[in-house]
Amino acid sequence: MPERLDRILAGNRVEEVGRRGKFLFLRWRRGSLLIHLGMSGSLRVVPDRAPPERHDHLDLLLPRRLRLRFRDPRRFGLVRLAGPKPLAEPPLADLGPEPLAEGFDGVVLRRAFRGRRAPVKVLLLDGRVVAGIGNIYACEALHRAGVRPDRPAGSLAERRCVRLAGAIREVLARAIEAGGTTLRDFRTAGGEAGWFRRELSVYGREGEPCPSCGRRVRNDRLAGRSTFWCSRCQT
DNA sequence: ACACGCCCCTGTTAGC
DNA sequence: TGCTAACAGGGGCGTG
Repeated sequence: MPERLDRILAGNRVEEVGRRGKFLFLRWRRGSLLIHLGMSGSLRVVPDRAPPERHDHLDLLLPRRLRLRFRDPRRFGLVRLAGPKPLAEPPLADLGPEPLAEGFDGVVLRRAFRGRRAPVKVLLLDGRVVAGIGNIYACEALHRAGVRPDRPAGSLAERRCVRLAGAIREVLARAIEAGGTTLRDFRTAGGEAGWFRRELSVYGREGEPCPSCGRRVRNDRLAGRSTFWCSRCQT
């Protein structure tokens, strides 16, 4: 084990397990590990005897003959050493507000959007504006709020920002209750599929009728990402 | 500061 | 049936 890693981890207790946006972190007294699962990563606790399989990249040795195993087929994920205050340094320090934290509301969103001409969806996906919103929930929140994904962010009046902030919080909270959205790989911590996919209004439903108005759901490419939306409900 | 496009990589699936 | 191309949930970085 590299010396710095050894000095931080070996024999020492994990003081904190945390999350900021989509980054996870494990914190020891002298440093921490940032972990991001990217699009296809997973962390599982496995017995020592379980042999590593294809795409298993890292084991953290735990007490009781267990291991925390990081797997990431697509390698869009990340494990990186950081200091003892991971929240205080990039990339975590650069993240915008947590959408489910107290104080996240339309006023905060309006302030972040002010003067910006980029499409509102692009800003929702930008962690520096709001932390942790991915493509699925950006699409869903915009639909729920009745906002066109390509509308210049700065053109949204405050009341629409209020509605959008509320939609973001509702969609995320509901998705968490349902155990997340399993399209293919994603599993809950318990290894089960997440059931929010059944509740998606537009994401992955190109050509199907909008659940609000019946018009066919569109899928346009915006900033290189699939963008599902209803051209009647979302203005 | 901001907007935009491209890149990383592998696996699955749609289409021919 | 088998091959190829397109696409996928994310984020960082370079350019203008």
